[in-house]
Amino acid sequence: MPRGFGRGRAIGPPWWQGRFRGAGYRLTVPREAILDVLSKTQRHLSAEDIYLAVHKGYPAVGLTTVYRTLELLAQMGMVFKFDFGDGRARYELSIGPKGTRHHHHLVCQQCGAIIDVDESTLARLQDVLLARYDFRASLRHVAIFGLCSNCRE
Amino acid sequence: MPRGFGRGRAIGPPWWQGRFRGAGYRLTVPREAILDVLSKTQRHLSAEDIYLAVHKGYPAVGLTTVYRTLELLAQMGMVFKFDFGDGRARYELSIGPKGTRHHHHLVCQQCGAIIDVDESTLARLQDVLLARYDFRASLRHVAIFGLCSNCRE
DNA sequence: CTCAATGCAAATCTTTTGCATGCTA
DNA sequence: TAGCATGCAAAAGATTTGCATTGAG
Repeated sequence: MPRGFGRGRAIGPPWWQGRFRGAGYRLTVPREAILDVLSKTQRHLSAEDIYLAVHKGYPAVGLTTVYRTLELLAQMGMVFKFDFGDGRARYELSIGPKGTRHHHHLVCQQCGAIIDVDESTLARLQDVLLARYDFRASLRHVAIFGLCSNCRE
Repeated sequence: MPRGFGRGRAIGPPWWQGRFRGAGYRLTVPREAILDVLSKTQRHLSAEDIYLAVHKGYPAVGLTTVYRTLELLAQMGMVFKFDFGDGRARYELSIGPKGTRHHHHLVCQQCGAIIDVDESTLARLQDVLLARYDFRASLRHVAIFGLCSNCRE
């Protein structure tokens, strides 16, 4: 099981333990393994990606549990679930010891590259949508499709 | 089969016949029925929605043909395929006798309402993404999630 | 000790594909 | 008539569910 996170904390419970105990959920081996995988990547993993990664260390963990855990984590607000239009959902840790991450993505329709977009880039859009359409955009699940610079050559 | 479109043209071939003949595709009963359904709604229909609507007038048309026709129409640029994150694709006619339509949508995560967004609202965003990320956003398949005014009360 | 959590298998749901037949051009 | 288009059935792929068992608190 993962212990510590970042440079200055070699020993101690992972940062997510409190979130589980506080909410009344049980901290189990599969759940810790899944959180461990998510916390160690910058990529946008599918349920099967996570299953395969977890499976290496814990072959007993099944795909069903991965799906159920991801649903729980999404409900707890600890992961974001994205749909990049390729028929499978992608998951990304939304919070960590260092705070919240970026939440917008540019998806290249040619090569499938995914570019993370800074929060501030879409901040103005949010205001426009609220003023013009009375719609409060969450802007946490924005995926914009197009062509990246490589594929435009 | 549908004949005419709009006020001033009671008789004459539907506006899409030329697009089919010109491209070398055959104009069949199922294809006309599907286009007829799409041209008569303002809603965002799923493949099954279209299948059910077509099925009323032409019970022999199968769901497979609906999917294949929609794929062809999307490839021809006559329909846009949207993913609103509910596990099924939605389709909308992209062109008509009156020209192109809007292509952006606000999806309410509470009630599922879909609000059409004017093209110009996102035009500026396109420039920003190109300048800052060297990414050419198509902005034809943008779905932004959030809460509509009703569900915020 | 209790009941939430798990694993397995089977079910679901949407979309795709194989193949023989039908129908447009 | 030729070959694209179709319908049916089955396949495929992602996700969910039923149920008996396990293990965290």
